[in-house]
Amino acid sequence: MPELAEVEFIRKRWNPGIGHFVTGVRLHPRSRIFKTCDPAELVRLLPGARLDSSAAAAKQMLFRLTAADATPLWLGLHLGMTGELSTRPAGLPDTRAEHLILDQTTATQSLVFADFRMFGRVQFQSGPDTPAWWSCIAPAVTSSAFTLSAVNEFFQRRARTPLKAALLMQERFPGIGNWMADEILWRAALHPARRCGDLSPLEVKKIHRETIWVATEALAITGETFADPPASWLFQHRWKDGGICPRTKKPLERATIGGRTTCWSPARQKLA
DNA sequence: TCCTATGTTGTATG
DNA sequence: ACATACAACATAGG
Repeated sequence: MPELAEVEFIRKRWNPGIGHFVTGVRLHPRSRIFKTCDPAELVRLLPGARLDSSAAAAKQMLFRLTAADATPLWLGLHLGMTGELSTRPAGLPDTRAEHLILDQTTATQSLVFADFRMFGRVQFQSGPDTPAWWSCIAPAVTSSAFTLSAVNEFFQRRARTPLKAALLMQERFPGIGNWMADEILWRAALHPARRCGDLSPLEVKKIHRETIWVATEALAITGETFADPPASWLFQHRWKDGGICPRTKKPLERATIGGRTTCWSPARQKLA
């Protein structure tokens, strides 16, 4: 289920491990999860390392560790569609969907990364330099680098792309996923199939403003407590058959747009 | 049996 | 080279 705010919350599930040392690593090296790293490196370098801190950016998480010989270690996790982090008492056997387990004897606990669909990813790098897979993430939509002109430029270049598909592009809307994209378009009162190049300057401004608003609120609610947003959000209505728009009180519609199931309020979001 | 799923990416086409 | 569209990935649940 992870988009921006869920990732921020799930990242903190490993907080109990911060300051503690890794005593053992268990993983399933043949899993697709490890396609973009070398599982042998994890096994070689993580034991003896101390977990120092973590951070989230877009839909990715970074765990910073220091190896026994003081080498900085960078562990990156992407939750894909069904990834989860948890902690549990150390020494318990792993199950099939658990791909990476860091045992921490000091804290008598294990840090677990599970993902049954295996769309998630593990990245790993050692040394002082920030890994490219972390530094290349686009600046957050809640940062000052997410400017109106950047969105304008992006929409010009993607002139024929439906708005819904554009909002899912991580290079410009990092951390936005399917439900946040629908929420943004609903608040901006723009039909998800509108083409990026056809928007008026005011309409682009609405997208820009609502993107920042939805991300900020979602981080404050879901990112802090894992609670769902309130009933005044489209979020609460978009999956239900026969869902009603909380603003117009008229029926919501669902269709595949930009390759993803999309929900919108026809009374509020018009094509023309 | 068939369809869906809060994600990304490789590949084909224009 | 660049933009666009979509199948493919793997598994569970309705």
